[in-house]
Order: sequence, then C-alpha cells, then structure tokens
Amino acid sequence: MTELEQYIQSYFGVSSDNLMQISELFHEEEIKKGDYFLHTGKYCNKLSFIKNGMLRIYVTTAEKEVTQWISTKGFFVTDLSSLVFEQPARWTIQALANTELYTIQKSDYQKIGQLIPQWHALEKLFIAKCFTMLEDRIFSHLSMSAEERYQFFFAQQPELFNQVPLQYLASMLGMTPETFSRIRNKNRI
Amino acid sequence: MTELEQYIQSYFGVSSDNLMQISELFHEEEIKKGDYFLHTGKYCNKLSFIKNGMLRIYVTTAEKEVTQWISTKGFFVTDLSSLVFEQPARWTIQALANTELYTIQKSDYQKIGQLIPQWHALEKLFIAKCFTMLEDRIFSHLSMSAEERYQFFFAQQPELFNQVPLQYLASMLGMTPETFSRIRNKNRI
DNA sequence: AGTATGGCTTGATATAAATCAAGAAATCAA
DNA sequence: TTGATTTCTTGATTTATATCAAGCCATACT
Repeated sequence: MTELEQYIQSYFGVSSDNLMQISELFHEEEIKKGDYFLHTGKYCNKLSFIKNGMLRIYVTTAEKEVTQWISTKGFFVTDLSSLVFEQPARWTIQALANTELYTIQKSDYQKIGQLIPQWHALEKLFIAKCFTMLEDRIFSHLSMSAEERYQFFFAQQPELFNQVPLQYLASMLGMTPETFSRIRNKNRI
Repeated sequence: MTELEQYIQSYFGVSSDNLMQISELFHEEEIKKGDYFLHTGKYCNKLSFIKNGMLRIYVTTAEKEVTQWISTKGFFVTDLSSLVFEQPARWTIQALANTELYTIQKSDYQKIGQLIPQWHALEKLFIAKCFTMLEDRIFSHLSMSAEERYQFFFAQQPELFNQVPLQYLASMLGMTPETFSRIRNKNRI
C-alpha cells in the first residue's frame, strides 16, 4: 500500500479494492518554498495531501496578515468553500518549505462519487470530523488565555514548534509574536 | 409545502418528491423553557429543526460556563460529534424559551441515505457550509477586537440581541458580560 | 570574512478587557 | 402588587496582552 493509500484509508476507511481506484486519480506535485498553492480570490480546483513539507493558510487584511492554519505531512489542504461551492477562495496558501503533494483535480475528485457509491458518506464523516476540530478551536478562544491556548496547541502538535516561523504560530493562535515569544520562553524547561 | 419541508428544501435542495419522504421521518416535539435537549456526556441520538423558540449550546468547565452557540428558528440543532461518531456529547443544550422542534431520531436519520441516494452528497454540502461558518468565527477571534466581534455578529443576527440574555451572547462572543454591556451601550443610537 | 536581512527576544509603556463591587432594572413567584 | 431573584449597568481597579522600540542572533549574500 502506498503512503497516499494509507492516508486515504486512515481518513476515510475505504475498502482496499477501492483504494487503488481513488489513489490513481491523484498525481504528485511539488511546490518550492515560497511558492503559492492558491491565492485569495482565485478558484480552488484541487485538493491535496501533503507528502512532506508545510503549507501556510492565511489571508491578508487591511491591517495585518492572519494565519488561519499550518498544514503539515499527512494533512489535507484545499479551500473547502471554493472547491465545494465554487466561490472565490478565501485563503492564500503558500509553501513554508519545499513541499511534495499528492493532488487530485476537482474534475477527478467529483468522479470519485460515481466510482465508489459510499464515497459521499465517508466524505461527510471526514468533514464532520474537521467541523468538530474547529469547534474545539473556537472553544479555545472562548475559554482560554493566550498561554492556555499555547499549551493546548503545543500538546496537540509539538513538532510544529521547531519547524515553523513563530510569528505564524502566534497569528494562528490569536496573539502577537512578542506575546508568543514570552510565553514560549516561560514554558521552556 | 410544510414549514419543515421548506427548511429541508432550503438547506439541502432535495427534489420535491423526496421532501415528503424525509419530512415524514420527523415528529414534532416541545421543550419547555429551562428544560434540556441534551446533557454533556450523554449520547445524542437526534437531530432537530427549531420551529420556534431558542436553544443555548454550552459547556460547563471548572471555572465557568461557556456558551458555544445560540440556535433560533430555522436552525438545526444536534451534537454533531455525538450523533455522527457515537461519542459522548460535548455540549449541553437547553431551551432559553418554550421551544417547538421538528425532530428526527438517529435510526430514522440513518435511513434517509437509503431512501434518497444523493442524500449523503447533500448532507456533505450542508456540513461543509457549517464548516465555513466556523472558519469565519475563528477568523473573527484571530483578527478582531471584542467590539469588532460584537459588530460583526450583530450585523449577522440583529434579532438575537433583543431576545437572548446578554450574558450568553457575551460568552458566545468571547467576552465578559460587563464588556458586552459597555460595547452595547456605546453602539446604541 | 563582512555585511545585510529577516526573525526572535527583551524591556518599557499603553491599552483593551477582566475583575471586583455596588446599585438599578427587569423578571419571576406568591 | 409586592418582595425576591436574577440580570444588567456603571465605576474603580487590576491584569493580560498589544504596541513601540532597540538590540541580538541567525542565515543568506557578495
């Protein structure tokens, strides 16, 4: 089983005879550090798994740049509202490092539902899972201080803290780089 | 077309011959003010539309009560992770007023997929829509002040501000009742 | 090697929002 | 209606976090 098939299996629990059908629709793609996967306002017509590397999902407002999320190895990446509802992309997505992707084009993505009858049901579960992760994140903003959010997130993804420019982590957690730096220092052994 | 059918139509865009099949699976139910739709830790085995009234979705932590959302007429209500993944409910859901619901039991809900082949695809779109709403909410916490969140939310649901105890709105927006009260006063004409 | 450049740290200060506290208004119950 | 709760408002104070500013440390550049 290829790495891609393992990811699809673990996210969607597809049976192994279907796995190959799906994974054949993906192709490998590389994005160099600094290059863009997607620009705000464009239409997102693909969905990718990260084989290795990192992508930052952000948006530029009048005052500042807001990092919404950083995706790493094993994660999905797309602009869901653009892919699914054909709307202009909300997010800009840029590679923080040289990144290899398994990518499926929208047209092929839409074919999966015909190939595999239970696909939509599995996909629904996947998106529902993503939904609950966002619920957790909102909860963290309703009930935690900056330091608590730091610890909550660090517990979930400690690897990220060594690999990602800290200013982006700070933004993603809803605090300034200075505050992030101080908290980080305090929490270092 | 009944009110329930209109909701289902508008959320899912089901064709009219399927609408009745679906709506027949729902039954009406009433919850008195103060009564509970769901308790944290229990299993949520239903999904409801609000015909009228209001429900508050919240969780009690060691320090405080955190209101995650307030659902009103026309909205869906359930604990998604409990309904879909059969996990203990994260949220407690309580009626803020006498509330009439159209409710479908989990067992019937699961039947819809068999009745209507494209159901899972429609449901996926529905959850994806909910997902993007949560993305917006997270963005509001990453980039806005308390006052800006107040205005952002007020623009979306001005009706709520007259009907709901303000302390719950405050919690839902991630601020204290005092801060909410001051901002509200300032923004009153 | 030397010097830019961008990212991180640290300190001083300002500000938004929380907390504490008391009183006013609204809601509820008898 | 009246008193009893509960919720809301307002002011004073504290605290967390942002902002401003300077220096430091890496990495990249020539």
